[in-house]
Amino acid sequence: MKTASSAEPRQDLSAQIAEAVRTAIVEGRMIVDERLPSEAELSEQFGVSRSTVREALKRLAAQSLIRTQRGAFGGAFVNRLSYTDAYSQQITTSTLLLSMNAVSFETACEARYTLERACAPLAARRRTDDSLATMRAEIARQSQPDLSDEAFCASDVALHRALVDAAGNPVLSYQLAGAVEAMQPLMNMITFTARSREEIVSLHTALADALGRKDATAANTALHRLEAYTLTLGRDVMATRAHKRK
Amino acid sequence: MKTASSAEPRQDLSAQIAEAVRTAIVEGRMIVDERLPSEAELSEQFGVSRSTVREALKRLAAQSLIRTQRGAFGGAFVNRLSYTDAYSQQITTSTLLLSMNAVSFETACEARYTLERACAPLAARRRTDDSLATMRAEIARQSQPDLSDEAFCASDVALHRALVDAAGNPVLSYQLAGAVEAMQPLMNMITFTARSREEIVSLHTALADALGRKDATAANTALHRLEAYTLTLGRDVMATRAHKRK
DNA sequence: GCCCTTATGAATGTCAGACAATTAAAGGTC
DNA sequence: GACCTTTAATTGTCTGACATTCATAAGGGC
Repeated sequence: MKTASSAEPRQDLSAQIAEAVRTAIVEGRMIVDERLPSEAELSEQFGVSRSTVREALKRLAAQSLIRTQRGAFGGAFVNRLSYTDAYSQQITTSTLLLSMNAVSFETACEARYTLERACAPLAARRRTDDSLATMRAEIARQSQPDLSDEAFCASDVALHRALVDAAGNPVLSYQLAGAVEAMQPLMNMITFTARSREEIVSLHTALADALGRKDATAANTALHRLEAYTLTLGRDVMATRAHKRK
Repeated sequence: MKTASSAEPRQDLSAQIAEAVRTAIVEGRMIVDERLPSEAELSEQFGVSRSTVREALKRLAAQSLIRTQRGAFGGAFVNRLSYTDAYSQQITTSTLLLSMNAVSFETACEARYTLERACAPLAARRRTDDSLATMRAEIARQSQPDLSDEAFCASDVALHRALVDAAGNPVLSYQLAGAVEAMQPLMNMITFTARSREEIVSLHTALADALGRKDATAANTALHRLEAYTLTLGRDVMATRAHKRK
């Protein structure tokens, strides 16, 4: 039973086989936790060697579409894509997209804050005392003068994640994971250069206060000001660099 | 030179090797278009067989991190992650996440429209005549009574993509690709059941008109009403199903 | 000297067969 | 019944071979 796609034998056999199985999974013809045929059976079905089948399965495993188990009654199983897996894939992809495509700081910054502001109304309405406490804890950490730059950045990311999560919509959290996390490298560039923690902390405080009062408008304003401030810092850094190069 | 990670030899060798190379790429130790050592060289460096190296490389290829070229002076090269590749990965992941995790219609719908509303202010400010024309063309198509359900859904997706793209921020477009496209299966469920094209077309028209006037508030309102309407339809479908099961 | 054709070699793609490692289940022992 | 042993199925890894592709170099005709 060859998969003779009439038109395009451009792809490797392993890519074609992976594609066939992927389609079966995405279209729901194979359900979660269903076992795939063994490598030997697949190689017979597709009329290829076991190595080729294995390469195809590794491709699928890399996308968390399947998991494998050794031993008797082991094999490859359709994997339930967890939020955790989806998050990390999202973050890797976003990070690479930004670092490899000469995306301007303005564009990335705008995308990030636009998405975060989208969460503000929901977060203001639904924020729990717990999520608010998380945010305030991060702000307290950021206020410590002896905090390393790395730790400050990590805390910054944690705070923004807490804001997103406060919206109480896991799908939204997943979609924004990339936007928030992938900005960290760019944020580092700024925080390490311009000393500006007080201003950032004060804007973070304004944001937390707004959520505390369940005031969506104020939260929106705080995020707008944070974006404007970040943008200013970014431009300063760029200007300094351009100057140095000269 | 074995990669003896002291603690966790739980992973396959091919997964470990893929991880090592992935880290090198993500951390920027390997730059775009740089050539990896040949499979033979890698197998010597890592002290494994060529098959194992190949499986590792296929994993990376599945994530679009590398591309391979046959022939003399061929090999594996660090791939520039294009927006197109990132889009399709995003869509696959989002679709699977939704279909495999029993996400409620309400949650998915809320996430989608929250994200789209985030684009509204930018789209209202920056929309070109071109992007507006695209939207109106899709609306015209949706008004044809003899349009198949499949084509109507596809047109719906195209219109929403046009809205997102009108914001003129490619990073934002990428982030929203999953939200818009992954909803199609769920939207199908509704459109195929409830006959409601007139209402949808009228809301789409209101949206396009608002963008035409560069009126962000009106666009926001239109999206809110579209969300509310979609939600009503979804609930009806659910209720009907529950009734049938009984 | 210039262009076309033909080797050449390096690399990936594919195959076949073997063995190691793992694991659940069946069977045996007490 | 509890514990140990065997067994069989399956993935993981290795080895060696051959097929295929393709840029470059070499050669030949003019």
